[in-house]
This record gives sequence, C-alpha cells and structure tokens, in this order.
Amino acid sequence: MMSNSKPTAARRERERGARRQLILDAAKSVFDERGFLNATMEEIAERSELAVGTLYRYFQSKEELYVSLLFEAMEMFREGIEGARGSGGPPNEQLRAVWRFFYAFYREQPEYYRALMFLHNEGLSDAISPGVIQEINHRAGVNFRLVAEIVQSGVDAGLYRSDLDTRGVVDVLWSLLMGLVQLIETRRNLGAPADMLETLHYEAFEWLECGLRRRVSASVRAN
Amino acid sequence: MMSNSKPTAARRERERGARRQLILDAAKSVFDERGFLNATMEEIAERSELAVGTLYRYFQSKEELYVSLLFEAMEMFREGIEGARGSGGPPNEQLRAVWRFFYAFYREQPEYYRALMFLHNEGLSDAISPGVIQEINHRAGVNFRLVAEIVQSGVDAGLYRSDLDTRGVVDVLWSLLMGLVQLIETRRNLGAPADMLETLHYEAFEWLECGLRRRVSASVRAN
Amino acid sequence: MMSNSKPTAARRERERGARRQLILDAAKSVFDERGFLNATMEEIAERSELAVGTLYRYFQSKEELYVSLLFEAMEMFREGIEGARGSGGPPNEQLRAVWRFFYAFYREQPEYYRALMFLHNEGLSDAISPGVIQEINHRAGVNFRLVAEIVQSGVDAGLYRSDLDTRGVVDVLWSLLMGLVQLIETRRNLGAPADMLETLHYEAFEWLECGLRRRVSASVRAN
Amino acid sequence: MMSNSKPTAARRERERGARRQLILDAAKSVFDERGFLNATMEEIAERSELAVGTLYRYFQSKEELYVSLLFEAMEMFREGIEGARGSGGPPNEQLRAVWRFFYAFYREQPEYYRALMFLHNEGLSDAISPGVIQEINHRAGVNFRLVAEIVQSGVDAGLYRSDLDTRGVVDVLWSLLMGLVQLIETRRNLGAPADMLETLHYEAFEWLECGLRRRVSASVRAN
DNA sequence: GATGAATGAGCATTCATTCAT
DNA sequence: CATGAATGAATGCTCATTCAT
Repeated sequence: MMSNSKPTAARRERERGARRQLILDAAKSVFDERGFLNATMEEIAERSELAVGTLYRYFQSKEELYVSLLFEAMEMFREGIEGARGSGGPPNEQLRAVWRFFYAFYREQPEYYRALMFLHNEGLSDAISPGVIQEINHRAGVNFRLVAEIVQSGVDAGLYRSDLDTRGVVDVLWSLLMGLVQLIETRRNLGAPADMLETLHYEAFEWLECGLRRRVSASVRAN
Repeated sequence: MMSNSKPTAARRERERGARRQLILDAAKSVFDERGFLNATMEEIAERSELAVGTLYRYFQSKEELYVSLLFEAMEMFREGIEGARGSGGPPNEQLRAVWRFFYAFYREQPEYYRALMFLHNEGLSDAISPGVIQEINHRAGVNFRLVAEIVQSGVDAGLYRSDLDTRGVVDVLWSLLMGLVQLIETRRNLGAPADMLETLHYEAFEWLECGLRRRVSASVRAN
Repeated sequence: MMSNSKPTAARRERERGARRQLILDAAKSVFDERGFLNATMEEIAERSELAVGTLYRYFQSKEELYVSLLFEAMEMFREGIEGARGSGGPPNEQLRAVWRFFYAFYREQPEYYRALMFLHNEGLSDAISPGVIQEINHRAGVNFRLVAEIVQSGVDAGLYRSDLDTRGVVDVLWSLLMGLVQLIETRRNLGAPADMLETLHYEAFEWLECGLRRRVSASVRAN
Repeated sequence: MMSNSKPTAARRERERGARRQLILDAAKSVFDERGFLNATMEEIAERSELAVGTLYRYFQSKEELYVSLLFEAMEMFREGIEGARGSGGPPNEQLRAVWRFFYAFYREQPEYYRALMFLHNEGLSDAISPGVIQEINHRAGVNFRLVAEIVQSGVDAGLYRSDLDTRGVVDVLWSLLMGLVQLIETRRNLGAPADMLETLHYEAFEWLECGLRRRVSASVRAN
C-alpha cells in the first residue's frame, strides 16, 4: 500500500515534461510560419501561454529550442524506419520503403528538414548545450544504424555486394535525400521550374540501389 | 573608323566593372571569414576601400551581393565541366571527371558551396533583383545542360540506358554532391566523426553511375 | 527546574541562526568571486544548499544580503580596534596599531571594503530593511567611538592638541583609508602604475598624525 | 589665396565635435538624474535629439560614454589647479587653494565624483576602448603632476620636508578628498548624521599639511 | 556618381522576486 | 517553514539601408 511515497516529485516530473512539450509545440508552429530568423521568442512564449523567461528555463537559447524540435523528428524517423524494416519484405524492398518514408515525411513535415539543415550552421554548438548535441548525435546514430542493418541484411541475403561499406551507403542515401530536397526548394525559391520531385526521387533510388547489387554477369563496360 | 566616339562612356563602363569586381573580391573574403550573418557591409566597404553607400549603387542588398558571388563560381563550374568534356575520353570518364572536379572545387572554395546553399532560404527573392535571379538561373541552366549533354552522349554511345531522363540524372548528381557536403560539414559541426568524405564521394558516384548503364544481362533480382 | 519548557523554540532559534550563517558564508564567497552585480541569488542558493525562496525568508533583498556581510566585518573591525587598544602602549601607538590593522584587514579581506563602498550607492535604503540600516549605523558608531576614545586618551595624555574634534579625527582617518584603497584599486583597474600602497599607507598616517600633536614650539610658518 | 581647399572636411570635423558634445551634455544630465545603472541609452538619445545608434557611433558603450564625462571634469580640475598655482601666493597657500577648489568643485558638480568612483569597478576596461582609458590616465597624470609641482615648490622654498615623496603627497591628498566625499555621502544615504563636511574638510587639510612641514624644533614625542 | 553619417526598429536574454504547494 | 518553478519587465546594442551633400 505504502506506494508512491513521493507523489510530488513524480507529478513535478510529469508537469515539467508536459510544459516542455507545450513549448516545443508552440515553437514548431512559429518556426514553421516564420522561419528561424524571423521567429521571436516572445511569440513562442505567447503561443505557449508562458512567460518568456520560462522558455529559458527549459531551453538555453533560441537555437537550442529550434534544434530540440529534431528530437521528435528523429523519433518519427526511427518509427518510420522500424516500420519499413518490420514489413517482412526482402531487404531491397525494406530499403525502398525507408526511402519512400523519407519522401512522405518530407511532404508532411518539411519544416523538420529545415531544422536538419540548420545543423549545418557553423558555430552552432556555442549556442547549444553539449547534452543536446550529444542527444542529436545519438539519435542520428541510432537511425543511421537501423538503415545500415537493412543494407547489411541485403548483403547477407546475397543481394548486395559483399564489399559494401553499409554505413557509407546510408550516408549516401541520406545525402541524396537532403540534396534533392534542397535542390527542389531552391528551384521553387528562384522561380525555376521544379516539378517532378516525386519521379526524380523515385528514379534516384533505383539508380543508386542498382550500384549496390551483386553482379551475376558483367554489365556493358565501355573501357 | 574604329569609332571611339564615346571614350568617356567606355571608360566609365570599364571603371564600373572594375569597381564591381573590387566589391565582389572584398565581399568574398569577408563572407568567407565571417559567414553571411556575421559579415557586415561596413567591413566589406572598408576592405574594398569604398564607401558603404557605394556598395548599394552596385548591389541592391547584402543578400544580392552574397548571391552575386555565384556568378564567378558558376563560371568556374562551367570551365571545369567543359574541361572534363573536352578531355576526349568516353562519356562515363567525362562524367567521372566532372564529379571529381566538383569535389576538388569544394575542397578549394567551400565558401561557394555555402552561398549555393544560401539560395535555399525562403523569401530570398524579396531581397534580390529579378535580374540577378534570372542570371543565376541562366548560368545554372547552362551548366546543368552541359553535364546533361555528357550523359546524353553516353546514351548515344550505347553506354547508358536509352530511357534516361538526362536532365534528371544531372539533378541527382548535383543533389548527391550538395547532400554529401552538407552531411560532412554538419557532422564536423556537431563533433561527430566525419572522416572519409573522399572515399564516400568516390563510391557514391560508382554506385549511382552503375544504375545509369545499359544492362546486357540482368543482374540478380530478389523479387 | 532548568526549564526546557520550549525545547523546540530554542532549537528553532539555533537552526535559524545556523541557516542564516550558512547563507552569509555562501554569499560572501559568491560576491567575492563575482562582485555584486554579477552574483546571482540562484548561485548563492546553490552554494548554501538551500532554495532561492529560503534566502528571502532571511534577507529582504540581494542588497540586504550583501550589506549584511558587513555585520561580521564590523565585528572583526571591533575586535581589531580593541586589540590595538588593549596592547597597553601609549595612545599614539594604539592609533598606529589601529591603522596597521585597517591595512592588514584590507589585504586579507578586500571584499569587505567593496561592500563598505557599496553603501555609497544612492537609494540603497529602498532595498534594505530599516533594521539592517540601523544595525550598520550602530556598529559603525561603536567602532568609530572606540577609535575616538583612543584619540581622546591621546589628548588626555597631553600628546594631542586639546582642541581636537576626536570624532572628526576618526572620520578623517577612515576617509583616508577608504580613499587610498579606492585610488590604488582604480589605478590597477586602469592599468596605471599602482605600487607603493604599503609605503603610502604608512606615510599618510605619519603626516596626518603629526597634525594632531600638541606643539611645544611652533613649526616653521611661511606666512 | 588658394586657401581652405577642403572646407567639407573641416566642417565635418567641427560638426562631429559639436555632436559629440551634444551627446555628452545629454548624458551628463541623464546620468546625473538617474545614476549610471538607471540611466538608459534611449533617454540619452532622446534628450540629445539623436538616434540611439548614433550614440554608438561616438561611444563604444554606455560605460565609455559615462567615463568620457571625465574628460571635461579633468579639464576643469586642471584649470582649477592652475588657477590656484597662478595665484602667486606661497606654496602652502597654493596647496590650500587647490584643496578648497576640490571641495567647491564637489559641491557644484558632485556627479563627476560619482563618475570618478565608477572607475573603481572591476572589469571596466572590457567595456571601454583602450584609447579612452589612456586618455583618462593621461589627464589624471597631468593633474597629479601639477599638484605635485606645488608641493615640490614648497620643498624648494624650505617650507616642506625635503624628504617628501611629492607624488605620494598628492595621492594622499586626493585619497583623503575622495574618502571624505564617500563617507559623507554614505552617511547621508544611511540616514546617519553627516554634517560638518566643510569643517572636517578644512581641518583634515590642516592636519595633513602639518605633517609635511619642516620642523624647526621637535614637537612633543611620547616615546 | 560617390560618400558615410545618421537612422531606429528589432530582439534575445537576464534575474530578482513571488507564491502556490 | 522551505521550496523552486514561473514570472516578465527592462535594456543595451546591431547593422542594413538611406539620403543630403
């Protein structure tokens, strides 16, 4: 019976988590609407119905708040990847499913991709606590590893070349994804024709995936 | 004959061009050192030994000045691509040479890549005159077309699949390049291990290029 | 009999005093390290292992906490003065001993001098409870009176001029001390040469003390 | 004839100086009313009818603006000292005149004394350009030297002891002045009786000055 | 055309203090 | 009594851009 001897501590923990999420939700909507630079901490505070100072009790800086959005994004990535992996199909199909998920996720939540690109800013780590950076690195590592395991299972199944650097394959897949997103958005930004992302996205995968496969007989070589 | 009826006009034109270049050179060095956000128009003015106001007679805004750096970058890209194409080797070698050039150019002038990524910023066109955007689009189009012609020549030579969307191939190559650069720089930024760009870069091309080739006999298909 | 009718009350009193001292000790070390402006109540709370709110149950404000450090400083002054007085030497030696003590105390605990100078801030009394101000005034009065008694004993012994305003003498001594400290620290702050405090301090006393003495015969007068 | 070839440059220089003085005047009145901490750059801007940004084109920081007030204060000190020196009286009278001037100046412009005490703040130099610190040091040096020359002339006249460290004498005089000001203002601040500054100020000088004099015959010595 | 002094809106961040538990 | 999360007002400073000369 003598259970929950510290009811306050537990509730506090819960409330802290809830409030943190409240801020993150407000932040997501503001950053989404205005972009990082034009977003103001004041608006985030208003939208979360908290005081500005409270935001800073949960996040060290505007940058840290922005980057913290990636925690949930990466969690969703993980779920998507595990979903693709758990589908039970052959490894190449799993990989294709991951790729499709990446694309679908981008269409649904493009702002997360902007936050991902934000990580590219030099000197970012000055504004963010080491713990957050560590967490980002950790989650990214987990996700990359999950996809690498799919590739590895393709190798094990004799489907992919046995000399593949599976981690490198994932890096390349990810790079291709981010690069495509960037290209398409840049074109739209500059008013250049930017159609066909879907097709391009699909084909790019096929081309790349082809290079991973084990050859039964040589393909045509010009030299 | 050789009409020099307007010597002043000609000289003026020349001086204007020289001064414009002066500004661009100063801008490049400042943006390079400080990044776009931390660079100030005042420092660029000082370094070009011109007045701040003069900068605005040549460039509509800080953004336009930054983006204008891409004119020369794209010219260098063009030269690199034409160099690869003029090497006389087979199309796949030409393509590989282009890819190597991209990499080498990044190593030498990484700041141009940052300016390229800058184009991704939403709402950028508000700060830039249409002419500049047009010029960027034009030059990009030229370069993409040049590479696409190499791919096409590969198709014509029976080396690449005849159903290739050559323009799409170039988009994918370019996306892969930019994505890799971004990934590597992000990792460095976050203190994550970020070695092996060179190898990765090389392999990524091989994998991708493989998917472009015409198949003599089918490779292993799992399903 | 030994009434322990209110053991809790007594213990409470003791605990309250101990906790108060705990806070003062933490405050001293924080103010010492950071200075008044850069010190935060939060850090003081952490270092005393108490909650921020608790600090405010003992001290009305940050200012009051800072100024309250002077209680112990003034107690130490009192001990120093009484030590000098109890040495049994002639009054002028006692006075010199006081002066030496002032100097030694500054060398050991310069932060107390900063708190003393802090009293100079206009509008300070708004942030401090009257009781604390009263206590400061009281202790200062006691100390000044003690020194004044030494001067008076010098007068009584025929050593010092009989028309001396002994209280004024002490004011001047104290002012000279504080002024010297300020001058030396300002010079150090501005990177100006600031040597010789010790010598200066010593000589200043001799010059001043000389003016207090009863003249047996006139000294040279120029006019 | 060909005179004033650069009238614009000259006028600009003049205007810059005038505007700088405008700011200093506004700053003096605001700092005077509110004290350093409660003064805001915005109010100084309003009162000088300039934009906030303009203030920062003339002064690097709020601190630098405050401290720059001392330029004019020190100039007034210099004039006062030279006036005392030029009075033609004997050295001790000149010194007394300097002392009286110090006192009068404090009564008229007590805010300058607060700025002088401000120099005591640790870490001040971080907020002030080296040039300003240098200038402060320079002007202070000039003034101290001028007073030291008076003392020296007293020594030369056989009035003061020949073993005097004249520079030290001035340091002590200055310290005594600042210490007295501080003591009196502290007392007023704490509601303690703080009368008699004038008398005290006068007597302090007499006592101190006495110690500088050459003795014709020994005064009473107790030991 | 060139100049460069002036502009001034805009914003992240701090921290002493409160008060519900 | 102790707690410590929440508050939110308050402010120094930047810097792209303009425009009178």
